[in-house]
Amino acid sequence: MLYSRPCEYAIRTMAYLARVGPDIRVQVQEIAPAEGIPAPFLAKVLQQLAHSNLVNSFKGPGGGFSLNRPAREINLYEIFKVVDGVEDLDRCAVGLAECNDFAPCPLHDTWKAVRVHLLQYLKKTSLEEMATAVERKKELLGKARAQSGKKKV
Amino acid sequence: MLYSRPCEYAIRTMAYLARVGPDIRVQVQEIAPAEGIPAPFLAKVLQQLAHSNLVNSFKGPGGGFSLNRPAREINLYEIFKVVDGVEDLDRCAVGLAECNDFAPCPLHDTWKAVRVHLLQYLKKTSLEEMATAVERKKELLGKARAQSGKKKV
DNA sequence: AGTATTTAAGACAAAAAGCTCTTTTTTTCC
DNA sequence: GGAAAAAAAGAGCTTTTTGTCTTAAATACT
Repeated sequence: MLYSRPCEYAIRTMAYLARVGPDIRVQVQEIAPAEGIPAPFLAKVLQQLAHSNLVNSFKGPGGGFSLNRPAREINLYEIFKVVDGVEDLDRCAVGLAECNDFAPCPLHDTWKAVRVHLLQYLKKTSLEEMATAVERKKELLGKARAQSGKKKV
Repeated sequence: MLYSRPCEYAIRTMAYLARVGPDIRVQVQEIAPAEGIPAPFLAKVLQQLAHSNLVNSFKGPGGGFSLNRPAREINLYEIFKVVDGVEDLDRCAVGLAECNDFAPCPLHDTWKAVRVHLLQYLKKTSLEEMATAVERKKELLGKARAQSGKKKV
């Protein structure tokens, strides 16, 4: 996989927050079952996102989490960077310790192109896009299920 | 990371075999220290490669491993497929269970482009290229070290 | 045939990733 | 001020990945 489980959870959770709208507080207990993520683990992930100021957290009754900025202004790269860090992506494809832009291995450029492609994808995809993407997808799945239901009857 | 440790080891080891030349038998005890890979673990990886007919293995005195086909005809994708499998790459970027080409999420295509890019890179890069790449790189590093040595004196 | 050398196989161990549980702190509401 | 609700914090468990060790099998050489 390209990113870790906590990172996937983070992206999905923030897309969830984006869907419910700005400044709406959502609790772990709501997100976890909705997204099929273990609640205590999600709590940890959200803690991390709160520390990095990607989300706001509120304690006490009526508390929960909300996006810190408009979904349009948050891109996936930010989340990725916070949760997974970016070091792994910079490793040489051939496993040569001292491979960098100054002393590149001849494959460096090709490999780099792949990496850059991935990073560009993460950078240019906003949470807002992600949210609408998920929503449209869910509609599609709903229709598909309805169809197959009809067939059976 | 994009591929697992055993997979990285496999690629490096097969590049090593490519460098020593076809039909030359090399032992685990030579490759492991040269590449900085734990010998018993490398033995396992080589076993797997032998099972998949990517390398030949020979027991007994003078035994060892060699490439099964010319380095020019082996691409990195084959190794990747054998060691890591290809399923993980097919997971939806948004983590939606039922996302595929038939019922894609709207991000599917973008994400797919990244994946395709990676796979193309792996497919079009032959072991031979990899081997010469590593060789040139080592020369470069050697020169760099010589330079810094001079400076110190 | 016997011995040394090398891979094969499988059980075992350590480290990392993923996940859970318990206690504390903050906040709201009565 | 007290009780309830929520996140924060940190210890601890489980599974997966990575790595080790031991014994067996095959081969080559004398």
